[in-house]
Amino acid sequence: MPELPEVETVARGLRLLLVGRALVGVHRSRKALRQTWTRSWEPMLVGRRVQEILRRGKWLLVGLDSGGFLMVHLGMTGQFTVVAPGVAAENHTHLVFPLDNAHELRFRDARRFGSVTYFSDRPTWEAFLAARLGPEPWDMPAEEWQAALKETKRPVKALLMDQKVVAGVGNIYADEACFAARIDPRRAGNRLKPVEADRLLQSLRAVLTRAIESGGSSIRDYVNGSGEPGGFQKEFAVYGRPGEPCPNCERKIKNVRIAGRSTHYCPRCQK
DNA sequence: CTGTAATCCTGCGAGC
DNA sequence: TGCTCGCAGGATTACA
Repeated sequence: MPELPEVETVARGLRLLLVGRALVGVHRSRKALRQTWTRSWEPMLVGRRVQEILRRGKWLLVGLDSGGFLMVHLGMTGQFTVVAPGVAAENHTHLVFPLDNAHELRFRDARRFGSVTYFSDRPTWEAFLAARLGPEPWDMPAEEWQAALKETKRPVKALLMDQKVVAGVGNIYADEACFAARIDPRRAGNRLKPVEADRLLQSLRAVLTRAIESGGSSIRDYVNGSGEPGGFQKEFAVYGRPGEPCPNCERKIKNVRIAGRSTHYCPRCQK
């Protein structure tokens, strides 16, 4: 569920709530996450102070004063929040880290597509992510983006969502970026002109920036580090609005399936 | 090699 | 009102 803007919003919130705090314990549920929690990690965490919060693509990193890191992925329904003392744990809470200020850091995930993993040092997680992620959208050189499009017949929607091509984009923002760039998401990458490729990358950055400014998008599960929803869902132009009028030309928004994902676009504005 | 489907899991809304 | 079905922000694997 959460894409780059949501994970970035969580990172920013946790920076205020978590940096400087110490983890004073670990509690976990019995249910397995995508990556199984290992008990031998626990002694490495307890007593450690949080030094920094980082984001890379849709991954979140909690840096500890030992040099170790917790790496978190929210999957589709993950929530990573700091909760005030005395608030009862909601269902599907899989990890609880009591803090030195009586608050709790909690990981909650109904569908359990998310994960929380411990890395003993920075180079290890950097290598893990480097093998899976392309550049951040703002670090993507225009030439590299053009080249990535040119070498494949895959639809641009699939390219946008491929984490190895560009990191952090998921189903919502791929659709919104295509709309903003007036590009049909079904078009093959190698059919895009360089100008169009540039426009798509610029539009992607603009959409992501606006979404971050709105605190991300909450459809049903997403909340920030304080447990509050985002507001960008009110600004969707096409995502989740099949049959509704295009905000630009009033034409009915279409819904098709691309690379297995529900895709929304305006048949008149997007060519 | 390239690209698309199936899979993991729970919850919810649409439709009957 | 109650039930079933299909679908949901993701990443990985297994197959065509």
